[in-house]
Amino acid sequence: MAATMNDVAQRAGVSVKTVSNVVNGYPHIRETTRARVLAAIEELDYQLNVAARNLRTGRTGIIALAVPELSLPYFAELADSVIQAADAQGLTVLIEQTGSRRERELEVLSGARRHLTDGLLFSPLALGDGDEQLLDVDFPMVLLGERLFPDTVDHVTMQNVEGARAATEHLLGLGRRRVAVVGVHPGEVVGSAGLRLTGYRQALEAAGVPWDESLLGEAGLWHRSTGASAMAHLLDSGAAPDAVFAMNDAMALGVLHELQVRGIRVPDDVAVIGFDAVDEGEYSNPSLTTVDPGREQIAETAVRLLVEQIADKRGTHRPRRVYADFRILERRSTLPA
Amino acid sequence: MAATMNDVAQRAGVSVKTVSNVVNGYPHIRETTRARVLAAIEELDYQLNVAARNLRTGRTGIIALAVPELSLPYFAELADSVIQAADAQGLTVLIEQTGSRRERELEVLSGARRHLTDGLLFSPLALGDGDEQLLDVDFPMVLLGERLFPDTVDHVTMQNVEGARAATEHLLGLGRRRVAVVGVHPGEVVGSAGLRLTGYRQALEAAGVPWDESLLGEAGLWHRSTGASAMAHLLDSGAAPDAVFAMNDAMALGVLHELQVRGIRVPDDVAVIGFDAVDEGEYSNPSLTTVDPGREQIAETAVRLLVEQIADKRGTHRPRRVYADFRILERRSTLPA
DNA sequence: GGGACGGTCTACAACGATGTAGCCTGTGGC
DNA sequence: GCCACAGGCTACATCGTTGTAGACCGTCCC
Repeated sequence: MAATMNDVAQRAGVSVKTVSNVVNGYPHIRETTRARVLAAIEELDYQLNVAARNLRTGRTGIIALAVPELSLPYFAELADSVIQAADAQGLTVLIEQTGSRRERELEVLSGARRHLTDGLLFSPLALGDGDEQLLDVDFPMVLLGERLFPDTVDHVTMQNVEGARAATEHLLGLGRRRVAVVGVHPGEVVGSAGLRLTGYRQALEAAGVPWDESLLGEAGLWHRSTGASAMAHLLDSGAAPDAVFAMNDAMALGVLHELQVRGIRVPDDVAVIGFDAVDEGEYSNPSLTTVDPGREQIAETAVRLLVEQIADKRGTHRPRRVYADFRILERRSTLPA
Repeated sequence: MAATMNDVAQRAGVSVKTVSNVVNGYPHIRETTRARVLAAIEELDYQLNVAARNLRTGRTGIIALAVPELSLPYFAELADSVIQAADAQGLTVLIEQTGSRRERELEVLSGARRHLTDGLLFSPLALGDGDEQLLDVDFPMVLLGERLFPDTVDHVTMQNVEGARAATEHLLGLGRRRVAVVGVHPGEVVGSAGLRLTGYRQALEAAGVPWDESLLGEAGLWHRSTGASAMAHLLDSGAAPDAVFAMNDAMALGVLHELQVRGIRVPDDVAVIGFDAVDEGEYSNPSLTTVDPGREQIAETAVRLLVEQIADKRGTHRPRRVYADFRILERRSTLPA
C-alpha cells in the first residue's frame, strides 16, 4: 500500500496539514519541522496522490493536445515541442487524435475530458466556417496552427499567407514561370489551404505572372500519397510546370517521389518547395527546400497562453492572436541552376 | 459551475447513489427511475467528475506511453497505433518522452505519475544490462519493442534476430556479397542493435559469406543524420559495400541521402534495406525496402496485456513475452538488376 | 504590563464520487 | 399466515488532499 499524508504526519509527529504545507512549499514552517517531515517522506517513499489533490483543487496538471494524426510528421514534431514546453511548466500532456474527423473534433470540444485536464491546445482541421460558436467553450483553450476563427479565443498561428508568398517568390526568383501549387481546396478561404493559395496568388501578381488554373493541384488530405497523385495529375494533364509549391512537406515529398519515378530531374527540370520544415525533408533526395513556420515558437507560445488562461480564473482575459516568425530553409530541391 | 451528482439527484428526486448506479450501468433499477435520472443528466448537462471517481476507485482510465522521441517517425506511428488501440478499450493515453536519457527513463519507472495512470507501456532505450531490478515495479507495466529483459515482466517485442536475418538474406539473395550493416553498438548484446547484428551474422554464416569488420557501421542514436555519417564513413574507409542493411528506417534514409549526394546509384551500385516500415520509406527516392516489424500488432497486444494486468488486482499473473509477426516489404531500393 | 502582531501549527470540513450496510416492498413457497 | 428472498433504493462513511478558522507562543512597542 502506498503511503498517504496521514502516514507521513504520524511518523513526523505533525498534522496532515503541515505535511501538505511542506509539500507545497508554504513558507512559514520551522526548519526543524520541515526537515522532520521531509525525512518521513523519504523513509516512507511517500508520493503525493494527484487524484486527491485534483479533487480538492480542481486542477490536474494535465493539458490536452488535440491533433489530427501523430503519424503525420508535422504533428508528431509539434507534439514533441508541446510536450517539452509543457514539461518546462510542470505540466503533462495528454494527446487526442481526431483523425481530421469532424465528429471527433466536436467530441474534443464537448469537454468530455474536461475534468481530466486543465486546458486544451486544439489544432482543428475539419471545423470551419460556421462553427464559430462551437469554439465558445467554458474551459481554457488555445487554438493552434492554421485555421482562422473570429477573435473570441486565443490563437497561435503561422504566417500562412506571407509564408506561402515567400515560398512562391523563391521559385519565381529562380526564373521559373510555370509554378504549380499542390494542396488546393477549391472554394476554401479561411483554412490553411485558402490562405496559402492567397499567398501564392499575391506572389504571382506581384511578379506579373499570369494566373493559370491548370497549375492548381487539388489534394484534400495533405499526405504524401495525395501529393504524389496531385503531381501525377498535373503532369498527365500537360500543365508542364517548371516548379511546384506544395502546401506542406508531406505532399512535397510525394511530389518529389512522383517526379523521381518519372525520371524528371529536381531541381533542373522542376524545382520544389514545401511548407512545415519537418525533419524528413532534410534527408530526402534531393533535400527539400521549405518554409519553416516556427513550430517551436508556436508550441511555446501556445503553452504559455494556455497557462495564463488557466491562472486567470476570472475569465477576464481578452483573446489574443500570435503569429510565429517564419523563414525559408533553402536546400537542394530549389538549387539555382 | 458544473453540475454534480448531487444536483442530478435532487432534480430527479433520488439519492446520489442511485444516480451513480445509473451512470455505471448497475442493472437493478426501475426503468422509470432510470429514465428520470437520465433526463436530469441531460437537462443539467451533467458530466462525471473523473477526479472524484479516481480518488474513490483508484482507477483513472489513463495509461502512460513512454517513448524516446515522438519526432522519430517510428515512435510517432507507434504512438498513433497505441492511442487507437487504447481508445478501443476506452482508455486515454498520456505520452512521456524520455529523450533516450537514462535519468528520464528512471523517472518514468519511479512512478511519479503512478496516481495519474493505471499502467505504463514502456519502450526503454537507455536502460540495459544490470537494470533488471529497476523494472520490478509495483504497478502494471508492459515493455515494448526491442530490448530484452528477464522474464519478470510482460514484454511485447519484435523479432529482431529473425527480421534482421531475413533482411540480410534478402540482400544476399540479390547476389550482393559485400553487405554493410549500419547502426552497430559495439559490445552490446541484449539491445536491438546487438540482436539485429546477430541476425545479420547468422545470415552471412548460412550463406558462407565471410565476416568483415570493415563493413560494420557504428551509430549510437538511430537517426537520419547518424545513418548518413555512418555511410559516409564506410565509403571513405574504402570498405566498398554493394549493399547496406540499416538497423532502422531513419538511418536507412540517411544512408540513401548520403549515397545520392555522392552520385552512387541505388539499388544499382548499392542496395539498401531498412527496418521498421515507417510511412516515410514508401515515398523516399528510391522507395525503401524494409522489415515490417508488426507495429500495429505490437500496439494492440501491448494494450491488451496491460488491460489484463490492470484487471488482475491480485498480481497473480505470470509474465508473458509476445513476438509480433514480421515480413519484408520489398520496394525499389533493392530492386533486382 | 497589556495589546497587537506575525510565525507556526492544528482541527475540521469539504471536494464529488463509490462501497457497504441495510431498509422497505412485493412475490412465492410451504 | 409466515418466512425467505430478491429487487430497488437510501444513508453514511470514505478515498487523500487542501482551504478556513483559529489556537498558541513569543516579540515588540507604548
